Amino acid sequence: MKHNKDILKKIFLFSELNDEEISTMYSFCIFKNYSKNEPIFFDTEPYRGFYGLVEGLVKIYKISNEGREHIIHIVNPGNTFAEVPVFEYYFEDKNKPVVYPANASALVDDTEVFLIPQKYFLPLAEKTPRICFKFLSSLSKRLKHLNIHIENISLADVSRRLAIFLLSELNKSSSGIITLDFTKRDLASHLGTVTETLSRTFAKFQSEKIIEVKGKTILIKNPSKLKQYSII
Amino acid sequence: MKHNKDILKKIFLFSELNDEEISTMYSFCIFKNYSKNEPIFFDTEPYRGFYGLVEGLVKIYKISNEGREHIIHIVNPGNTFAEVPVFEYYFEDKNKPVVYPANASALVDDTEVFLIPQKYFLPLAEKTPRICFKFLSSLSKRLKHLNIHIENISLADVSRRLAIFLLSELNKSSSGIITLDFTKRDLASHLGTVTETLSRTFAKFQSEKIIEVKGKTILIKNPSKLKQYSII
DNA sequence: CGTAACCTTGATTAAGATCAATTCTCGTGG
DNA sequence: CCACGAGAATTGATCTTAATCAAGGTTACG
Repeated sequence: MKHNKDILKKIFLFSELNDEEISTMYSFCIFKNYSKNEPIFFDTEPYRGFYGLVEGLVKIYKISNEGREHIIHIVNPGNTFAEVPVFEYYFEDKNKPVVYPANASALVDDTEVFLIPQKYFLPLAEKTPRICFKFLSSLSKRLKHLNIHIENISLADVSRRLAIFLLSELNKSSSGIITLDFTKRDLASHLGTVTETLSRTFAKFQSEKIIEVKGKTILIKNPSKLKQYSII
Repeated sequence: MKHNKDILKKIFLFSELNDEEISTMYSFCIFKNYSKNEPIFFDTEPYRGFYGLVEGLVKIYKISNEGREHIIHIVNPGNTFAEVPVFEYYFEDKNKPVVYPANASALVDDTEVFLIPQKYFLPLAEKTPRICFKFLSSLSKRLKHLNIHIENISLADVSRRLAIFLLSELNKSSSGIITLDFTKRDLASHLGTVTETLSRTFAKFQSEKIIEVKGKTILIKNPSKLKQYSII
């Protein structure tokens, strides 16, 4: 929690700003730490501005009326979240009351975020074209992500979804080992299923010698077979 | 197909442009007509630029390896589609080969679209801030849409999804009558189900005196009961 | 008026959710 | 350092939803 404006340079959205702009942005930031499962905002709250994640992990999720939770998105450090409403009604009524589009909570302890209040950000964005292009790029990536997410949950069964997830994690890790930094319940919720089903799918993959699960670490023994699952 | 640049004024993305900018944009446009089910692009094709819909309806969809189709989005006249890649890699490799993020086909006959080639659009966008803000607004709305779509298909059963769809259509129509302008098969695909299940759900709603289906027109007899379904 | 696409209805099946019971893991306090 | 308890994970049995398979019926259009 002891840091300076340089911390903002690691935020994708701000990576093209010059020192002066970074300083201004830093002066807007309201930093806050959260512990595991602590809510950051709910989808019923009035919109204050968007957030950036410095440290830890954040889940963006929705809850059905029966209480089922679905994690739409897991935010990694360096990324921003809840930016959708920033420009949503830019050409309509700028003062239209808006709520957050989903819920957000810290997935792990020591999650540090900052809030950039809408009222400070918009005027800056208007005179800083680069940040608009960054915003465009960021929203585009998010859209692509959501498209893939929709494709997965609507067209793939649980085995395929898990295979796709494991392969994408494997891609990041370079070694053949994946370490989950959240619970399997959270993973299940992200994959659009429940713990029991996820557990069974892990068991199936293990019995087929594709993976080896030991607590939160997963060893990928047979990536090509996993790839089969992700396609067929 | 006989028209002039004024046709672009009905496109949300261009509605803030001045006459000169509209003219420039119009000079970029490549217009084309499609008949029902004719493909506009596939998710394997190299990206050429984004599209706008003048007349008709367009479906944006994905297909699973088993051949199941899921309609992610139904585009209405005045809207643009396939804009995601425009700014996606703006700060990375601008020449990175990119494909369309999904498939697109005309949902109805006499669908008229225009293509704005990437190479012409980007330079214009760079010197026209307003269009960037429009783009931001447009992408934001799309994101919100997708969020709701994910929420629906992941947390709601078919009855609820149909109820939500009918209520949103009812909202637009002002009278108590909804007219589907595409097949029920397409609606099923959009709701993440199949014709048979949709048919049964329609039958269920009819037997409960909530709606009255007659071909492609649906009379909403009991909106409050429909609202119940959309929540519970 | 005939054919093809569309839609409906019925029977069956399969995937995965739910319910229930244990076991495992790990942090906390004695 | 160990014991305890709570949350997490696993496993089994059952149930529910909706997909699939199959067969007619209806509509639209050349």
